[in-house]
Amino acid sequence: MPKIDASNAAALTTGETRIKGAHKRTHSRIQDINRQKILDAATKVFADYGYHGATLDQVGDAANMSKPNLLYYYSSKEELYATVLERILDIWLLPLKDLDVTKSPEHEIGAYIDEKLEHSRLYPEASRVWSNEMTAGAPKIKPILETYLKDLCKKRARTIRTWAREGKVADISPYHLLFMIWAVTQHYADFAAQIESMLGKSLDDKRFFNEAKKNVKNILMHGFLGRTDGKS
Amino acid sequence: MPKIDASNAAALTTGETRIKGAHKRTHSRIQDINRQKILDAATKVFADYGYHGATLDQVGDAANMSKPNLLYYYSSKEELYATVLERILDIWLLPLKDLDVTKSPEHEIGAYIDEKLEHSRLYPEASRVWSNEMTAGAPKIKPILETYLKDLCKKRARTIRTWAREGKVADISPYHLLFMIWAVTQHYADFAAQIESMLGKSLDDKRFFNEAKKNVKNILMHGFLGRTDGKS
Amino acid sequence: MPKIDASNAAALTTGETRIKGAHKRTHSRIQDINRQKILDAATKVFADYGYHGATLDQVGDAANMSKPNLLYYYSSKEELYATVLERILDIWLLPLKDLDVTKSPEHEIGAYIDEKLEHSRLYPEASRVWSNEMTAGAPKIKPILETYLKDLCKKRARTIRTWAREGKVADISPYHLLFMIWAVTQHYADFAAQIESMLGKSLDDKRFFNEAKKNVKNILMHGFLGRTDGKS
Amino acid sequence: MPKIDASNAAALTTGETRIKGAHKRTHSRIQDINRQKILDAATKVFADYGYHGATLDQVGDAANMSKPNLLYYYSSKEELYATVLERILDIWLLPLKDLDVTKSPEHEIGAYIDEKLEHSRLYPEASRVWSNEMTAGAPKIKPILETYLKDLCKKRARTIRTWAREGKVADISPYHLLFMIWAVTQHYADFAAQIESMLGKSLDDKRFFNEAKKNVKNILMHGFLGRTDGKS
DNA sequence: TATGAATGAGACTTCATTCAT
DNA sequence: TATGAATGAAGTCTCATTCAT
Repeated sequence: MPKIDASNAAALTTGETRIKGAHKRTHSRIQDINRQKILDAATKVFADYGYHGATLDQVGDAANMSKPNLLYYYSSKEELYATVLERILDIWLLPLKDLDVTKSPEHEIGAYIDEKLEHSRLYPEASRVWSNEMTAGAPKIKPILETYLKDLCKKRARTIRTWAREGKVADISPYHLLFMIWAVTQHYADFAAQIESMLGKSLDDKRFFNEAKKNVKNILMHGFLGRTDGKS
Repeated sequence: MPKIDASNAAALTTGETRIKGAHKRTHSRIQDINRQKILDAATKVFADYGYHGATLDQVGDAANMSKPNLLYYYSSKEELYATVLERILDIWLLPLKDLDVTKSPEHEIGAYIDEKLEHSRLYPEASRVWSNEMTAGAPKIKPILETYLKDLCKKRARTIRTWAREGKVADISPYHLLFMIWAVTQHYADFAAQIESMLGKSLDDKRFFNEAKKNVKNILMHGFLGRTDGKS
Repeated sequence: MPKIDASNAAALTTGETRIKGAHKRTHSRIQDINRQKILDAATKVFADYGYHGATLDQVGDAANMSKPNLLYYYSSKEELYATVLERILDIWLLPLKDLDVTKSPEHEIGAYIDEKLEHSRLYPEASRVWSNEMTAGAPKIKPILETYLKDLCKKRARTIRTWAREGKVADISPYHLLFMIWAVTQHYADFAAQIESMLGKSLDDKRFFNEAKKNVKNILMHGFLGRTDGKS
Repeated sequence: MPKIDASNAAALTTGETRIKGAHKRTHSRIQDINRQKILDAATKVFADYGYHGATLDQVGDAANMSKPNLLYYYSSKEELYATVLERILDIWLLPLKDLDVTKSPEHEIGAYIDEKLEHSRLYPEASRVWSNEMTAGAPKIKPILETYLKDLCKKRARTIRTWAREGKVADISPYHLLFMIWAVTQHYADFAAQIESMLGKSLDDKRFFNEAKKNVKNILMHGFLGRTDGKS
């Protein structure tokens, strides 16, 4: 099973592939289009059925493409999944990449929460694929988690700790704060079925997410800042 | 696909089966033992590989039992899964069943968070099976969610709203509070792989969970109570 | 596959078993009763589903008996089937055993047709099991066919030929006459589904069989006797 | 279990499929060839072992084809069987479709018997598959029997009755005449094992069938025409 | 680039049979 | 005599993958 190529996780910024066996990007126009179509389709299917439950036929159908043709672009189910995960990782990491220690924690953390929630709203399938991978013990992506993501988090934690030293935030564990933010923001994508069942309505609309955002930020920021009101 | 029998979800308290096709409980000694062995094994395997990825061979191995014998107790993979889900639902619901409006919200919600975290610590596999089911859109358990669980939550939300009217808690949406509690507490089981990768240590030990508990409660209670300190 | 023990087909008249592996009869009261129950049940089930389609569970259910207990009486499915076939053979052969050359062919053949049709009416399942066995190429019963039944038919054919020499019947092949009688009389049991579909009514009642009898005898006897009317 | 689509049994003449789930005919060369190979092989195997006794492995072997490839053409054993039955039905019905009331009954019925016997000689496996289906109670083909075949027979019966009114044939039940013809002609295919055992020779050769034909026609025509000699 | 045809591995499930009581 | 529990063999069917065009 091709796992993450931990050795050069930094390749992220260069756009190179970080998961072994992921197809190199070539530059024919139609190829790029088809690759995108396939990845989009695969993300949906993997989200709905999990790695094992998804079939290449389903992906092919969703991508309007024959199964052999699909395998022309990604030479195995495994590789396709790896590429999907990789793309999701990019989305996942993006907002985490720039916490500015010189700005106010309210703003920075608030913006981060906003972005994560926005991602959950816009790419719920991606979040669910990620969730599945984590729940299964991250069999594929663990190497990246343990290197690149770990380092990134360490830096962010340092930023938060700096804010704490400066008295700008409450004295809480930066890691657990991050975990809570992730948990809460992704929950709205991953557990959509549960939430929709509770509320009796679909999560599709923006208004719901705005309400969620308000509440989530309100609670998290209170706790985070150690103050009553995230705005004051 | 046997789905939840929503019609008599109230059967919960009586211990009756709520998922169609779930095997009736008979009372032979060896049967009870074997059923437990199988359910335990199946929970582990479903947690690690998901419904589709799990094979009856794996479950059989984990339960030290031949595959046909396993099917002697649960007549299909599907029924086995349904029974596993049902048992998890019981665990899941247990702590939610008694929020006492006459007691203080700190105590009640605090205890709820404690219990949920304790469940995540003790039964992480159960949580992960649940997570998988939700992520996949709750294909099996949705009927229960939409009836029994929904009603239960409505009652709890009412309790929280009562506290709010009495000025005991901040003015936040009771539902989103519940969602956040769920998200956060289960995260420590469902995303254990991610957390462990970040922290570089295993979540098995009690100390880690105590630290998580402290932080989670601190943040949530701040936000929830609208005050700086969950204890004051 | 236990086949017919051709060596001592004559054992028929002694009531001994002629199919290898068929259980010896012992003489406990309850045993005899259970054996009959099982054979009756098995005949029905084999008739409806064929040898391969029938399951011991079905036979057990039909005989109100657990599967292992059933196997206590007949130690394998094969043996059970062999015993069923053997019992059917007795029924099958019975009317053929006494064509009296000194009596009139009308009477003798007429009586034979009557008896065969009566058998079809009373024991259609037996006929269908037999039909299945023949259609499949008589894998089990062929040895008996080729010895005992063949000899028996040879004798009957001789009788018919004697009648022909005496000018009592038309000059037709005795064998083909026998084949036709078998074909026609058994057809009402074996192809009941087809006949019932054509006529839109069930064959259960005696009246239908009487009508069939009249027509069948009318046609066969005409042809057989070379005369217009089976009664003259 | 896909059953016959009784609603449009008339589709017969158009060559459309009449059994639900039977594969649509596409028109690739290799597909047609393979479908024929499979149907031929399946007919043989179903004839020898019955629906339940036949295995896809056997069919695959007989068709020189891997089992999964076989399922590429017919997506289940059931569908394959349905298609086999459908094809047999066509053969079965063919000679029944044109009894000409304006011609002599000797000629028409005689020709019908000839054709049926010829079918038994040429396609004995088809006849045996049909026999098995009937013996089992026609679980699959009953809907067609009860509609299309029933109507067809009604018309033929009317023709025969017309002949009777015109004094051209004896006063016998047209239905029972048809049943007898079917019974007798198919017997030579379905009970070949029994007949061969009696005669000690194989039915393969044409001479035997000619003898059978002579006798069968002799007897049936005598009875049918109410005269001594089918030719006068 | 695209796809119809083909297949080996492996999944779930059934079932005759055995074991133990 | 009777039956709950257990299993190996085998059957149907799925699916990732390859072949050939």
